[in-house]
Amino acid sequence: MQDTIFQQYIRSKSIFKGDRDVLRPSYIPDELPHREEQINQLASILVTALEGQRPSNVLLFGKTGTGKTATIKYIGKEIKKARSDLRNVHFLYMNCEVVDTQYGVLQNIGNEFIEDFEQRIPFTGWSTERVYNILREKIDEDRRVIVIALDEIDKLVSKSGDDVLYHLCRINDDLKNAKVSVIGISNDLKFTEFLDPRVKSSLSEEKMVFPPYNAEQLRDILAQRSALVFEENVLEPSVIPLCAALAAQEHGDARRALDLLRVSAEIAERNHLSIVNESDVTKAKNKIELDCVTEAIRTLPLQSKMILMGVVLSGERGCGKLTTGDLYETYKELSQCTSTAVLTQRRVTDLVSELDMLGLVHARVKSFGRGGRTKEIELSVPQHDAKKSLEEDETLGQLKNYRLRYQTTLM
DNA sequence: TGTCCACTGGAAGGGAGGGCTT
DNA sequence: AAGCCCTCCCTTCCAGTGGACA
Repeated sequence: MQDTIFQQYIRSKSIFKGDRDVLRPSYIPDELPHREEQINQLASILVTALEGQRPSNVLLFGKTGTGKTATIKYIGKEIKKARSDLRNVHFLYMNCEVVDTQYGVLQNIGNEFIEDFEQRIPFTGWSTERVYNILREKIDEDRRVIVIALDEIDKLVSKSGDDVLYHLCRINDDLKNAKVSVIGISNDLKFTEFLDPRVKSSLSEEKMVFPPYNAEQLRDILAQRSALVFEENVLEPSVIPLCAALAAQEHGDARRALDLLRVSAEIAERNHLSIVNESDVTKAKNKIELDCVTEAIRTLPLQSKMILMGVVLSGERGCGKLTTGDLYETYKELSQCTSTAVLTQRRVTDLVSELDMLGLVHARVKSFGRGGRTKEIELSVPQHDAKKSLEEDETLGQLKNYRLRYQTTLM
């Protein structure tokens, strides 16, 4: 073989024997350990669909990484398998974090049943009513049962209200041939409080809660996947228990456990090691945490970056916490310096709340008596890392070595 | 107990940008 | 071309608020 720059990375003995995507949360294995009960319960509800009847609507609750999405996709796979020799059942999965408008949801469902590309519903332009009518017509063309799984349904409701759920819940009244049932998936137990009572009762005909995995269960999950993907004896015996324990601390998040294991192995591989050990797991943990932060910052819109830069630069000066008023002054200074448009303070408070939700800053409302009531804002990620990511932006790069003129009042 | 500060955060609406229909 | 519709980002307006202080 010729000498290439890749030569040093091509190892004689690999840690991985199979497709490493097996360790990604999106991979659906043939068996889901410790979710048999939930699968059986869902299957018993949905079996009516295979008999041509409408199954009850179901709401699934559980924190991130508790296997809700995996379970529902697993069920979807099983329905597709059963479909070939049973009745006409359609299973649709949609993530409402991606499709988060009522128009988008109806358009996606509708297009699933329109084969002719010319006739497809455009992603904008039509009235919602028209999309709904076309969708209803199309799905009613055949005798069939349609199961629609809406993942992260709380995101849809908080962003666009419950109109689309209202439409979907009462669509069966308008159908002659087809029947529709909805499975809502949420990690927020309280989201039904914001629903119209009719939607709430219709949607929660059945409810299921997915408990977090404990460390022991996470170990089983990791062991199952690693058997598929790793060569024998490449993991030190303590690696899987450590990944499981770390993830169990974070509300039993299987997604986190899998990421930890995959990144640990990749780190070991990159260092030309043939065995993954505990220190690789520790490195993986730090890397994942840092990647989350840099990725979140990199994808922020410019104005949010500018505001975050204001927090970072104020922090650099030694003012750990600052008020909305102070941050706004700093932000205005930075905007003028980079010649970008200045938003109103009202808009800036909203963007600060968004940064807070992303976990990049910590903001809490505090009253200073006669000094007024305001938010106290501080950075909640490492200053150095945040600044480095922000300076990668073309506009904010101009602020390298910039020193603030504005003096904050809160120290 | 009432006042007052510096905001908070809800509501309404403008307008740009995407697209369809007539 | 004009008239719609939808979403997104933003502004304007304003009632409401927690707590120090007189």
